[in-house]
Amino acid sequence: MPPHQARSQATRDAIVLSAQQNFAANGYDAASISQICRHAKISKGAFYHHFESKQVLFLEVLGGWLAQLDAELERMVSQGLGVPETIGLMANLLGQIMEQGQDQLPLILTFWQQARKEDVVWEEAFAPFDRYRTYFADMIQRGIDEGSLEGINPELGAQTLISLVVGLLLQSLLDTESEGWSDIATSCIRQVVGSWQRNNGTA
Amino acid sequence: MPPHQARSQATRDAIVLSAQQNFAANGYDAASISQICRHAKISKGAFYHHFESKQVLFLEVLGGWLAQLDAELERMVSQGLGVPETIGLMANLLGQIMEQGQDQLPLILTFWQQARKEDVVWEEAFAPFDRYRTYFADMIQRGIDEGSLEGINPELGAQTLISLVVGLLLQSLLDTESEGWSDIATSCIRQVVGSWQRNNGTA
DNA sequence: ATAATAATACCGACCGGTCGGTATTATTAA
DNA sequence: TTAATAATACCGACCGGTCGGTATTATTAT
Repeated sequence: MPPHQARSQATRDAIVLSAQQNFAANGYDAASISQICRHAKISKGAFYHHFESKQVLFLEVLGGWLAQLDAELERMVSQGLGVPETIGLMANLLGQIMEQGQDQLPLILTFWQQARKEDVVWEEAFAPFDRYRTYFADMIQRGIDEGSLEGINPELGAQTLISLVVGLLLQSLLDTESEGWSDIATSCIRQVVGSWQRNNGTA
Repeated sequence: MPPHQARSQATRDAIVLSAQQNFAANGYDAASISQICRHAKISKGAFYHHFESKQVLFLEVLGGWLAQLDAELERMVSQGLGVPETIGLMANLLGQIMEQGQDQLPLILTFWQQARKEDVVWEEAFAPFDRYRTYFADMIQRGIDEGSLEGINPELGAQTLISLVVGLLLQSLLDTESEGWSDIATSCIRQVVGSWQRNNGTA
């Protein structure tokens, strides 16, 4: 990579980083390009040299976040554990996201709100749900095949899991003070998945 | 504010109605007072005669929505049915809200986003969660006492239920096209509650 | 009943300020 | 030198909110 591109890349990264924080903190509308530039210590001209519009910047920030999430999920499924254990790992990941995510998390709220207004955003916002739905449905089906799960319709289970995660996420990012959400989330998920397991342990 | 004038009340109502739609469609920031006034066919002066600020208007719109929800929930619990059946009724209510709520529903997204910025909104936004948590926990405890539920910690179950509802709501309002969310929601909730029931029917 | 008065409801031009975006100029790297 | 990159100055549009003034309605005095 030629060095003159390295400098440009650094500026770009600074913009994206600043934008992440600003979008997360203020939402799409209230986030201002001027503020983002000021915080990134670059000028407005530099910004519009790298990004053609506010919306394009938003999409880039968003895409980065989703890609990172996908990568982490894939890393877990590739460990070759049993299905309930894999879901347990993912519940832990959710907990981590909740704990460290006061900066990143609110972004998804902005994301969802913006998805209702802009078609381009909507497609990026909706695709993950569809993908994760079949993703978890397949996983549950695999659990049934391998004998660790029973008595649950895969599609229904996947939908339940996703809804649960979304609901927990939203509450945690709304409850800016309490920090117990990590444990709450894992408990809820474990309980639901537990009711699908063969040895359905009733206390 | 003396309600001596019926005309005044009509204007007020028109403002609130217009505001509901505008806030739901555009979010808090992008919703504009001028637009709300135009759609309500009144002047900006008239608006500021009735409401002292944009935020106060928002809180009023919001309060109305929450009050309505509370009323409907209370109506169901007062029918004296068993706990699983009552929760089933509430699942149906959720379905109704999803179906008719393309206008009203997005308001709660705006609500939640705004709650992260304004303390006054936050208090109104967070209170319902706390209230419903104890509300459903008590209900589940009642179910255990009356023998229709077992093997579930009331607090955990309440948290699960609420998270599920929130997650389902959010997905349905994101998925502006599909209309199957009503059935999906009731299925998910029934399945989860079913796993708490005594005759835990495994297919 | 009705004229005079007071109170309320409403209007729309206008304010300072901020926005996203652009055109122009300056700086840097090759 | 020259092309890429960054900084500055600026544009028009729109924002929430204010304000002086005007209809409209209610109250009072006669």
